[in-house]
Amino acid sequence: MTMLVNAVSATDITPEGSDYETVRRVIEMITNDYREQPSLETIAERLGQSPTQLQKVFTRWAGLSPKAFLQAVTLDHAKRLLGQERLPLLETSFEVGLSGPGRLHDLFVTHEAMSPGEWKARGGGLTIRYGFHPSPFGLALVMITERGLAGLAFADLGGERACYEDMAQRWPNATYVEDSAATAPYAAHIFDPGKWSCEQPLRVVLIGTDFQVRVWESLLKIPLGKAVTYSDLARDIGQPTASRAVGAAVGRNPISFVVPCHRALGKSGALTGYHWGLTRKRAMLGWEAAQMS
DNA sequence: TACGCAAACCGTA
DNA sequence: TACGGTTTGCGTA
Repeated sequence: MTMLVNAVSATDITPEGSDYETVRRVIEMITNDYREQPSLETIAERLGQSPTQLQKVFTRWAGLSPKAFLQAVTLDHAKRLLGQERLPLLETSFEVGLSGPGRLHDLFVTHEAMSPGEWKARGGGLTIRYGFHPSPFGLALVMITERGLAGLAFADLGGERACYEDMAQRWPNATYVEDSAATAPYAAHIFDPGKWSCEQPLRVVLIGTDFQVRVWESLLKIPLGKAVTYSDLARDIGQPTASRAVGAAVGRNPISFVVPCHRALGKSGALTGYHWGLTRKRAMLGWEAAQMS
């Protein structure tokens, strides 16, 4: 009700919020059948849409043509995101982010972690309000506590129930209250790059194991348009040989997108996995590529 | 170069 | 104990 429809930007979402569904299928097609390099025409045909219509939807979503998008998610580009040198630490990225003159917007976040005791309670004594909202990556499930955003997940068409359960079981002892009026402002803020600013940072609360929280904090240091490997993260938290455990922790990240787990790649530059579907990881990377230009 | 495969690595449930 | 959103090394096209 309180959603304002003023500034129209490239990231605005259709009323039905269904752009992503189309986009998702396009991405799947061009990545699955990349060998044959399907043309816009053939893709459109398979989707039962006109090429111009498809082009329009895709570009509205990403600010990028399907062709340019495909380029943005190739292995070659992924390697560029990783950067030449594996050594430069993530430590300074916040600093750079705040003062760098040429830097494009990124979502600013202040975070706090739950104490180990609170974690052991498995959410006991915690009230979590939640709601579903359309987003550039499909229907988003937003979960908040008094201390800030605690969870963000994505549902495929009709998968809302599964999505909710996936999240709710992480903190089984919490009390859950449906309250999309309360969560709506969060969704609006997160998915509108125009609202990202360091004056109005997003409050986030990390609920997890000590190890997991350290990994997630590392993820938060990756700037927009950059990527790191799992072993980079392992080194950053001071356990250089734990890259595999890091991978598991990254996979358990409850605040998808905001804690940019999609910016973690395999050492080869390959997209190794994503809890909410590899296609969505590709979508996020491509979408971010467009934000940069 | 590009894979396939096995072995070492480590925090969770 | 088993199981991953990993890596690395080594052998084969």
